[in-house]
Amino acid sequence: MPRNKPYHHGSLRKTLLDAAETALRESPREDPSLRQLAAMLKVSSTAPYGHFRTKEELLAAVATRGFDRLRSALESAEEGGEAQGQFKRLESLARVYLEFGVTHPGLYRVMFTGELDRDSHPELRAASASAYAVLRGAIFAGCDTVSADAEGTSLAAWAIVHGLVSLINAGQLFNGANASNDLTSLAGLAARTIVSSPGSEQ
Amino acid sequence: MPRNKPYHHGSLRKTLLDAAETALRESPREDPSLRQLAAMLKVSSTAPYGHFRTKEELLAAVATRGFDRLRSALESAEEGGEAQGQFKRLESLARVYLEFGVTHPGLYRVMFTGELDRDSHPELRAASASAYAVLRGAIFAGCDTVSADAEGTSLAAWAIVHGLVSLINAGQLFNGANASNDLTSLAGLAARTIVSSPGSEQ
DNA sequence: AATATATCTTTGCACTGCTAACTTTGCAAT
DNA sequence: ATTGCAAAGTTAGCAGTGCAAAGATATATT
Repeated sequence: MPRNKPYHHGSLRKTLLDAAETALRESPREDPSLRQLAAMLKVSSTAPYGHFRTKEELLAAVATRGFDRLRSALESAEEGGEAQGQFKRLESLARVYLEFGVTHPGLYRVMFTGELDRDSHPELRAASASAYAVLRGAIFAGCDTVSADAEGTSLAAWAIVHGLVSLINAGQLFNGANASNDLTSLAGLAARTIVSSPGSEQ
Repeated sequence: MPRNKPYHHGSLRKTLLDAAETALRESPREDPSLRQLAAMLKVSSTAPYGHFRTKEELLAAVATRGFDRLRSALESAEEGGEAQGQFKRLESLARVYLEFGVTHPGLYRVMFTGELDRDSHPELRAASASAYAVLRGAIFAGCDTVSADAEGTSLAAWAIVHGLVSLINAGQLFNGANASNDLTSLAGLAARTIVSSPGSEQ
């Protein structure tokens, strides 16, 4: 019987974040209610307020964890493909990004929806910057000379993969069912568009 | 004293949509409450339910109007620039798109946030398709031969401008204040990226 | 003039985020 | 060991929300 549990319930903070994520997984288009989360964990309605001053703060923590996971997913994609050509490299990065966004639509929405003010949550801004840094690093590494356009190309790359995820999750592209089928071709499209852009190699 | 007002209040439906938009303009990151809107218009709390069965339906109507306005903005940009080169044409389209999204962050969020189910609101889907059609038309018109990649390029174009707007409004790019300064250069970036892509002219 | 219909109001319920005051639990210093 | 203390969780309650009745009222139709 593990006695990691420091006080009454055990590490409630982490458990709340987990519960919020599963709730987002079940109904991706609505934010979970604190009372529902508390009820799931058999805890009083206001227990969460011992760990988060406001609901927005909890959602910010959820989003931060999301960015951390996205970053590590992108990093592990980079490990495999650094030696390959720039196109394949960007393609696998794009593929990982798209897959993350499409398989976690609720989490991704909280991460990017703009309901959360970046200025009020600096750790959220830092986490998203770290995730972006992986993508940016791949673009810059692919440039022979450090082109002045590399910064712009990195931004374009982020915009295109994020835009694709956002359009898919909003239901604008395919009705959402057969998404993973076309995911590979979309990753190819993104990589092609970026590689051929002025700031990239060649 | 104009007697356009058909019944008690006058065309409440349209007035509600207007009020919702202004509310979104004042606090872009939160959805307006029906009760607040009703109070603004000096009308009982449940009066909106005579015109919208649910709050989501009202928001869907707001989003639909938003897409209509975006479409007409893109169309008027097309009128001016059809005779120009493909780059300038795409640049002005991108510029208009970015400007729309950045100057109406709340409305844009409702249009794309994914809280609204496209399948439940076909008129919303139709309006967004019409807006996209303008962008798509410009890409296809720029292709000498009807390239098989033109479809992909159109999608990439949408993704990149939408992605840029979304990133800006989420506070990921610049802190939001000096956005309009760099808007022109971002439009140039988007147009450059698309024009040089495989599916486009040249 | 009478009826019908769309529009709006009143009332009320279940739910939410959040605050304040209280109780319980575990730890640490005396 | 006892006491003091701070962290963690509870209870009670307020203001605000979306929404479902059911009743009232003004316009349109016959």
